[in-house]
Amino acid sequence: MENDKLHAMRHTAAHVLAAAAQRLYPGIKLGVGPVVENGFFYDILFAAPITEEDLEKLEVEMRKIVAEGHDMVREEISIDEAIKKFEEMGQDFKVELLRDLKEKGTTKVNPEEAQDIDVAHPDVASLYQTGEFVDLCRGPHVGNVKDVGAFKLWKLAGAYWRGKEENPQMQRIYGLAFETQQELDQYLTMLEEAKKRDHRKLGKELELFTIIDDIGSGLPLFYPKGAILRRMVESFISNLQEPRGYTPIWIPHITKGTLYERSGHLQKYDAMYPPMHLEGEADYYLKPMNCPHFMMLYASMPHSYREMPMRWVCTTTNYRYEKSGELSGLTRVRSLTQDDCHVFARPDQIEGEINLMLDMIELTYKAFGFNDFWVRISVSDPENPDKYIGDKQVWIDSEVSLKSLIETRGWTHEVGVGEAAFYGPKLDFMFKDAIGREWQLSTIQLDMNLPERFELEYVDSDGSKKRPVVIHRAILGSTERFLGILIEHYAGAFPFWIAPVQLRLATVSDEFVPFAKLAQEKLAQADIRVDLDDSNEKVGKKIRNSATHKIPWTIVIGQKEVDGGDFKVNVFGQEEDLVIPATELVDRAKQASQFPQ
RNA sequence: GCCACUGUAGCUCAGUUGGUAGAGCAAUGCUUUCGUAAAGCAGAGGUCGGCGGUUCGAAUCCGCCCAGUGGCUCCA
Repeated sequence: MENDKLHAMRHTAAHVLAAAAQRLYPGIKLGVGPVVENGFFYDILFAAPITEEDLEKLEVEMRKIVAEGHDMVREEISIDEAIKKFEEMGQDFKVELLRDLKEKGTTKVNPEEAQDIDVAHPDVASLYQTGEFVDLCRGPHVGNVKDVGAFKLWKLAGAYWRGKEENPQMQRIYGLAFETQQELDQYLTMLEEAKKRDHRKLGKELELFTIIDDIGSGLPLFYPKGAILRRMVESFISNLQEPRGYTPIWIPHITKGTLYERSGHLQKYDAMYPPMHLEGEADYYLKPMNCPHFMMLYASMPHSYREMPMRWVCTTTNYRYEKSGELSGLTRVRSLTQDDCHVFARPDQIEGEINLMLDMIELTYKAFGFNDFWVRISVSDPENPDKYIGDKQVWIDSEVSLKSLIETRGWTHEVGVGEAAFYGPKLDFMFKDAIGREWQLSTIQLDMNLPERFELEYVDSDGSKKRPVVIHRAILGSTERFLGILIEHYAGAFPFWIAPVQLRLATVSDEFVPFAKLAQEKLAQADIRVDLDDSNEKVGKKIRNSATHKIPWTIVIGQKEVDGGDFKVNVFGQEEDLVIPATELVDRAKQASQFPQ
């Protein structure tokens, strides 16, 4: 199997890295060194932190070890012997792993650690020897280090031991590894290409958004073109949901702390900005989420079973104090606008409501051409039933229907057992950005907690008071993050219907400006987003500029057009011109502007 | 927040071992009025991220801070 071979090569490369590190920096403490996508890493605690320059030295040493051509020798010893051996070597982290395996069994070991120890045989430890270097490792490896393949050390990062912030931070050395140098080079080229699509770069180049120091990290501001993009995606959502019985509401952005005492967020939620304190007044908080506001609005009036389901929506901005190192362009911000929706429903309506939401999500992804995503289905842990609140039958029914609804649509999905929140199961829709990081956009979550805390009720047909179920939902997730992903998806070359500038008119010379202005006016009156390049430049330059800005349609205006000839539309990314009779231009542009349905 | 790196004009980048800044593009003005991916000329534009220190002298060396990048952690 090809994949197994590559896996073994990468695993061996990690092993060689550790061997090289130990030669150059004796006394280091090794953590884990697993295979990951495109390569491997090794977590190492150095006496003094190494820097990127040291990576080169390490790589040289690695190549030396490869050239020495050691066999990868496997040895199996008892776990107690292994503990003793690694204690003698001063490899405290390895000892900890072995002890954990011995004492606590298999469940405490995460997948990365499991690459070092064989959880299927917890009484035996396997070791691999490369020359003078011995490492704890489950294997498999290639037979001889010479067959390690093409590798390159490329990133140095910090990583907490066993992923826990309170543990010491080690240095994680990432390496790329492929079977051949050619594949490695291809991958590096691909990375370079991907960087050109980065929304942070395109956001600046295409004048979409910016982040200003004096305003603050994670607080993006949008230029006119970016603001149009925001409006386009947000109005796409309102056009989708309002005809389907979703009703807009509106909520303020600040609130007294009593709201979050009641919701429980004040005690638990740690990304809340500190409150505004005014002498003689209650403290006010910026809202980091909308659910409590929705709940209070619902609770402020009596409701009947006849109203159910009530589908309330509000596109509104939240403020979260995300740690500085977690911020990133538009994909992780401190001011995030959610296309938030809360559906108040009877338990028997849950499946129908979720299905309706999935319909809208499907239409949205089709419209924007998103087909590369996966769905995470987070369900409860059957071994810990007491962790969860709410009606057991509602849990069981909704988890079954979530799974079958996603399977029916044929979407790639993973079921995360035990990943549900304590208040309900959920669906998250995951996307990758240009450099391969995963981000969540759409989400659907059942909530059996807030209705309880806010004592939500409706009057049932028999006159008794019942508690509704709440379904949270966002399709875009956040406008900012959605735009980040959207910009990268199209590499800034937006389709006609969302493009900030849809059509550019470029005059051949000054004498055609009056005619071009008339055409511009007509198009603008038909709601086409059109601009005019009447600058003192040659046509070639104007076409080039238009292409640089990735404007979908560019039309040169000269004598032929004034004389009533057809318009030749230079379409971005297309070799051939689109020829449109003068009388049809406005209609054709209007057609192209239609929201896809 | 933590680890490593980066920060020179609006953008992309030069700037040798410390001797107080330079190019291209963009923008502005003038010339040119031109038919599908870069016309010519001119002037302008910088507290070299900020503050402090070392030095006769700092973009360059040191410290602290700010911001960004890649990870880690976090994202009830």
